[in-house]
Amino acid sequence: VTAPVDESATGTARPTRRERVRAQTVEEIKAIARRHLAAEGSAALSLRAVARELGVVSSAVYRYFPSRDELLTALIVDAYEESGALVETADTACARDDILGRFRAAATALRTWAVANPSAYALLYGSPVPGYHAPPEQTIAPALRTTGVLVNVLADAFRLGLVAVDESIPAPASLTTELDRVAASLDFPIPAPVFARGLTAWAHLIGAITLDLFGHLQNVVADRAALFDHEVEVVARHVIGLRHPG
Amino acid sequence: VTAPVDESATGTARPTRRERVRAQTVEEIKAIARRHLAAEGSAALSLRAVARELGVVSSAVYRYFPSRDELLTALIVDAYEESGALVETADTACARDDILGRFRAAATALRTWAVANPSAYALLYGSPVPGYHAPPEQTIAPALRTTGVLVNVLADAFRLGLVAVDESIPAPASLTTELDRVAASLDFPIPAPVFARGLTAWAHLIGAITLDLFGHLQNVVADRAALFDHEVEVVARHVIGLRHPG
DNA sequence: TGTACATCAGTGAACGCGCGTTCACTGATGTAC
DNA sequence: TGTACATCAGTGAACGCGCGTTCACTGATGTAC
Repeated sequence: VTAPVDESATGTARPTRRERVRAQTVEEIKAIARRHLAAEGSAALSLRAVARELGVVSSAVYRYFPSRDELLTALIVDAYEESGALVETADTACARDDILGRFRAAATALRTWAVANPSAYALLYGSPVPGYHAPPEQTIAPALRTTGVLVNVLADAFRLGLVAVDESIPAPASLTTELDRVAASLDFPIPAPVFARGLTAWAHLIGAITLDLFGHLQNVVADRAALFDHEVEVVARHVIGLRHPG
Repeated sequence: VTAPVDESATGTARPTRRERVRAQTVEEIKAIARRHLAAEGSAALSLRAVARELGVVSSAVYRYFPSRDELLTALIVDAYEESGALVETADTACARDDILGRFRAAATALRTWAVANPSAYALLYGSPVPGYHAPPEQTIAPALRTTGVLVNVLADAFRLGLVAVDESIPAPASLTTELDRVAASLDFPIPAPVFARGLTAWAHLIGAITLDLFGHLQNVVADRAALFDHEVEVVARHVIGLRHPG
């Protein structure tokens, strides 16, 4: 029994030369596609244009992606994973009980990634691509990385008694029931009113980044990063009601 | 001197038969385009498809719109005007000193319009259309109708002493300077910190509607209207710090 | 009221372009004995 | 180490489609005298 045979048989061992070259080509295709996305937008992403830049006939790309939509899906998954990983890393770098710092870090990481990759951000949080439907079984899990961090920060804050949510703003019973059901499925359950504040904070983050990247702050504010930081502070203190520990 | 001659000469008088028919055709083209937009998205909007549905050869449409982009611009302007008018009407229907009610009404009007016209909302607040640049001289004024209402509500609230903005959250001097400059240009100037809260509230509205319409709340909340109302209340009370009068 | 002319809506053909996807194929790279 | 075979990447031609825009034109609708 020789080593190479074992490797190809198990599949989990280091890849063969062919497999490595193939993986490399897949990455190159995605890189080109990402660049086209940035230049033209998702609706204009075309397999033929990618093939042209790859220096290959258009039908060759079908060896790697069975259709244009599957390429799009791969790009979406990558974008969720990349931004999610950055948000996770930013959170992990903070002391666990520094809730305010963690919220700031996560929010800033998301915005920084979005500003650096506006077209990828648009792909995830902008208008749906016409005629394209993301397959949930591939995109949901990666999408949950970012929101997962936010939920964890919120749950830790609640656990530490650092969340001040006044119950004076009533929600209809139907909403509370729904939110309770979702919140109960989390690793560490949180009350519906707290969860609602988290959703509000999330909506604010996406709204602030969207207004900026999509040009609605033109002629209003030049230093958008400063505005964002300030807004994050306002949301952390007043929407979630975060307090410093001790 | 006969009446008809005067009318066509002044230009402001009631339109001729030809002008009326022409205006009607323009409206029909826009209506068809709006429907296509809803079905396919902005990138897929095509003059040929519109012409086909209008029952006319494709070149005929050029009598009414000199290019595809100008048609898009017309749709954008219409959407801003329509949503802006609804928001204005909602505001106007409230007692002037019912600041909370006015904010609620404006926010709800925007969301209601967006839910009823998701593709138009995407056109205004979603990803920029690839390769298209809106001519500012046509789109800026209509876009300011909605934000103008929000600013007015904020200014009135400030004037009535109903805004509670703690200054404990510092903003960098550069940001304050910028916001002061913009706020000073308003009909009724407001302090930079208050203006910043207004921007935060606006970001939240857009974020909340965006997350909902673009599918990010799927499997989270079914009753999105209830969530939105609740969030608006939280933002009004805690971000802007609105208080009931008296 | 009637004729001559100007205006304008709409036609039809064409230009040149790009797209996604299929299919039978060549030739290089790897594998088994 | 050498040969026979299988696998796979990439080719090239084709199918059928849609797009924006231009241009010379026909024919109907309006206007001036």
